Amino acid sequence: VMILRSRFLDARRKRRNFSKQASEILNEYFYSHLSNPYPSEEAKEELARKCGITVSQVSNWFGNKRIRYKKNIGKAQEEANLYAAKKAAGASPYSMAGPPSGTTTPM
Amino acid sequence: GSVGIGNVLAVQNSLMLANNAAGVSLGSGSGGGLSSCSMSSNTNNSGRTNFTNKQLTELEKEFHFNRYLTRARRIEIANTLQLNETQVKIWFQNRRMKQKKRQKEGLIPADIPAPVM
DNA sequence: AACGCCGATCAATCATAGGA
DNA sequence: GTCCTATGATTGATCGGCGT
Repeated sequence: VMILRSRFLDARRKRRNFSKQASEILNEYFYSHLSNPYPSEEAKEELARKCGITVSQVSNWFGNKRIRYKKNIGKAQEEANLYAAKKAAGASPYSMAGPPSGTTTPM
Repeated sequence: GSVGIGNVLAVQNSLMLANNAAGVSLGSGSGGGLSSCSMSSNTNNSGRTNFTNKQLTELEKEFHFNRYLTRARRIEIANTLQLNETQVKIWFQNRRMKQKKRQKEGLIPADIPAPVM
């Protein structure tokens, strides 16, 4: 049914949500680099390794995150910002490559 | 150990190679005038073009023949499929990137935890 | 100057996962 | 079992940079 619409690209879309920790790592990076949420290739590889996912998946995650964050500015996004900022400042078990420059600049 | 790798590759590749839906032929005369011909390009409300099944099939067929297009070939295809040269060009560029990505991804993740399913 | 390609990204959409 | 939202993946199109 509607096979035409679903096309033959369904099998690959069998996705699986990332682990809670993986999401945490990604969000931590994202919110601690809000002024420039564009990880370099190396940063992506490191994130991918830490999260146990592929680099492409990291890219997808950031792509989706950026767009969806913009679509919500003024929502609970600020809340997430606090959450991440606090975490990044309080304890950083991960070595955030890059200067601790403005982490409070909204895109 | 070098056996498990091939296994994964085969799985990933086979899952996406189901692109044979209609036995359309490209080089054939342009007389393939099917029902949908009125709209020169069914673009979405946002400008994104929705390629038809036929167009995608033809494009992929051509892609397998040549990963790069010559000017002449591009024009011919654009004409046959009723697309702009730019659309054909962009489609090929995206297709090349897609293939590269797939090759890279499906290339030995080294340690696949397990065929978890 | 113009054109094509690459790499990254955008933006909309698809299909499913997870929750109420 | 049915809705609804969150989320990962796909893809046509765009942007900046580079080579011809």
